[in-house]
Amino acid sequence: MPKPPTSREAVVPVLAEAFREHGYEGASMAILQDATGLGRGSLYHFFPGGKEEMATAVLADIRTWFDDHVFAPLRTNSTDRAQAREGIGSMFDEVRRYYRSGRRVCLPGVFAVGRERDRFDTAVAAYFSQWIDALTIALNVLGIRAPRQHAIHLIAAIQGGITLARALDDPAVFDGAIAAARTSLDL
Amino acid sequence: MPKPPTSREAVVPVLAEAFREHGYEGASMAILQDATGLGRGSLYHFFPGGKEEMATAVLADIRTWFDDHVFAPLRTNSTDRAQAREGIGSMFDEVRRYYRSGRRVCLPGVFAVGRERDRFDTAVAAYFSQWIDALTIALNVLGIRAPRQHAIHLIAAIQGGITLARALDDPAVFDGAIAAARTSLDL
DNA sequence: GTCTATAAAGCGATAGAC
DNA sequence: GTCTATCGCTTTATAGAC
Repeated sequence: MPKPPTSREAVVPVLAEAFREHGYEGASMAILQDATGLGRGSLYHFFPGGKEEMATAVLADIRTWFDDHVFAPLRTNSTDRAQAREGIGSMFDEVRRYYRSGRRVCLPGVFAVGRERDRFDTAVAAYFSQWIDALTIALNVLGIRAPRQHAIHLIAAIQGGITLARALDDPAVFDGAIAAARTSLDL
Repeated sequence: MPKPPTSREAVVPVLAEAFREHGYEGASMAILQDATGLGRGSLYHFFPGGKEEMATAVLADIRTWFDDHVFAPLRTNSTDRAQAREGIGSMFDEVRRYYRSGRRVCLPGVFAVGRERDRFDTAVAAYFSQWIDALTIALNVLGIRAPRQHAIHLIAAIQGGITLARALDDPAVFDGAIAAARTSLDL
């Protein structure tokens, strides 16, 4: 029983993990209460809009993290090939750690294939759009043909890698997908 | 108000579509009742085990369909390259139609990234295992190196293509993923 | 700011009439 | 085989004490 977090921003990552583990509908208030160590009253104090406001805050938090750790390093100077290579290599590293080799799901990805997409469509689309745009920049610097199409392909391989790794209960499937993507870019 | 289906086997595809649209938890008995046009009593008559038995029947039905239309054509004679090429080409065609360019989700895929995986793990794993095994056979006939790894990559690209097409609300993303996979195999 | 108690609605599942 | 009525439980959200 480590810590009852006392600020809204400290609660958000805990909520994020609960949503990843149980899904949006599956994460009941009782579960979120247990996960955060906060009572119902406290949760509604921080998030008057209830679960929907919590999920919105979680999606924003996720996007901020990816912006800092994944997207920003990809938006390289248009002449610096070494920087582009490093940005993409760093992306593979960060993504493998973040998704824990497929043991952890991508919340925007899960929302995209569920009913949650209707409610959180802009946040879900923005997450993947920013990722695609940033990766397209780096691939373009490397001189890859059809860089946007290639970026979509790489991100799809990552998302599908999560699905298959979980379906087969084999993290090596995710790691293999990352390794193959690296190899295809000579990284 | 077309038809209230009267046999268990006629109900299963309707249930499948309801589960795809609403998810396992989201598909309430009321929704399944409306979708099938059957009353609660009838549904429980056909599926005494309730929702869990319905989902099990749906997963079995999906697997049968893929076995007939996708997996079987991939399990080709070890010397017939033309047959292997046709099996893979047919897979891309059938998959694009079945998933409706990403407008329709893959239920085993959705279950794999959600809590449903715990309950339906064997059915989910079997679906993807059979797909991988069958595609590996065809790729091996074509002389592709590391055919199993390649099969996993292709299936992951399809699953990720669904996720991205839905996230961006753009079926062209899915079609592009299929086209790229075709091109990479000279099909 | 945090808690408990509770309201109001929806859930899956069952019973029993027909 | 199909229906309606209903049970018992869980859900989200709110109210009000502290």
